Amino acid sequence: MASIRERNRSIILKVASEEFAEKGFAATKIIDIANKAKLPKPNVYYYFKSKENLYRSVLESVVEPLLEAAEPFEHYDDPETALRQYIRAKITISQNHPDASKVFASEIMHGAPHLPQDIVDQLNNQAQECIARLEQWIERGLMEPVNPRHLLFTIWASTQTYADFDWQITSVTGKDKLDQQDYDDAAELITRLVLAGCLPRR
Amino acid sequence: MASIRERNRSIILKVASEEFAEKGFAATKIIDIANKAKLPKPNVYYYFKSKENLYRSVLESVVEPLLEAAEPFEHYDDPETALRQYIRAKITISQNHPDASKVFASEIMHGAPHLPQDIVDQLNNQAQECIARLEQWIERGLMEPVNPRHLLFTIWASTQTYADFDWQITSVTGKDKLDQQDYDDAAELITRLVLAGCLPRR
DNA sequence: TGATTACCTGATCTGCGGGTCAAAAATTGC
DNA sequence: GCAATTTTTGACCCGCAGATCAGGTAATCA
Repeated sequence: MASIRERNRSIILKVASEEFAEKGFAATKIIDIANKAKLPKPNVYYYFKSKENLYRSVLESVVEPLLEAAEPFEHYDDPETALRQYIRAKITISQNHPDASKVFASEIMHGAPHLPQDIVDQLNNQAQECIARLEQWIERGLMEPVNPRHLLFTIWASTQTYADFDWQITSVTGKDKLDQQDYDDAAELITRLVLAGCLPRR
Repeated sequence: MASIRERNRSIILKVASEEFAEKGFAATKIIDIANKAKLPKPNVYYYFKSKENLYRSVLESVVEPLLEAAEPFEHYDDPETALRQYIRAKITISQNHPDASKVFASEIMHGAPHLPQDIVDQLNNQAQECIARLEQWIERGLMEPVNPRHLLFTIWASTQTYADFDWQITSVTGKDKLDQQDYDDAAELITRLVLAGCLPRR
């Protein structure tokens, strides 16, 4: 079996991301995380030196999938394919990592006070590359001349909303939980709007 | 001059919404609100019985503009005009009430634990009316058959993002603060995508 | 001008939650 | 099977922030 250390760390991380997602950093109590992980409180401090530290670890666990999602922009030299796949990837993150997504969103919303600078830089660089790519496609006439920054903001917002504001979503749809079909529908609508607004009229 | 009571309450409310927006409910300290309002801490408790109470008052102050924004759906029996104006109105809220918007977003993100039920009902009813209206337009062939719920989610998300995630926006654009042009550009892009994706092809 | 009410304020209480510690128990490596 | 290391644990400490209070001062009105 995996080492005790590894095992416990990952249990704590999982539980912590649920708690931080639900309550936010300040409102989350270490004792609740400990209880939910079926460990005594000092164990949490044994594996993660402080609340701050644990929180940062949770934050860091989101970054990888987030960076991966932008790969379509590098892999495809074609706006339709790239945008389709990008939107799909972002929706999938909301579906598969809702807690991480929420923690990240909450962090950004309050000015990213705990987000390490190198992560900030990585994300910013990636955004700039996406923007450059979009500008290039526009210049080559593969896309209509839309503002690439605002296009990105819209895609980010409309895909993340399915994780971050799930309460609102389920409240309006009347469902307890979204199913695969809902995520597919969401991806389809967002893709439709983006492509209709961005691709050159045939 | 307005009564002392009125004046102080409104100062506290303003400062409180700034603080709650910046830090979130749990991380906000009454003493900070008091200092920023240049009042001793007990005064805050004199006008608002508790932190909870003050926070709810802030929340309630957001609801009115939010409900107003949906008026275009009642006033215009034409999807293009209604959607144009709705998107414009939502962007204007992000521009003019960023703090209120953030507080509200944060509340929703964490499952609306402090939001009074009657407000929840009001907002839900309104959403259902918008959806009904969209469905009706689709039936009458004024709009393409898009999923009205997901359309709303996308509009909400992409307009609110300019208030809720302003840190990210300014970080990517490199600006300290968005100007009128930026909000206009945002409204234009979102409108473009929505209309291109929803209106029947001519 | 005196009484009543509204408002202000320094000092204080209290509980809660982050963080620690020392010692026990379990695991590991030789 | 024994020493070294890792992990577990209950008890404890401490500071902070929400909340209160009692006594003061200022406004209001007769």
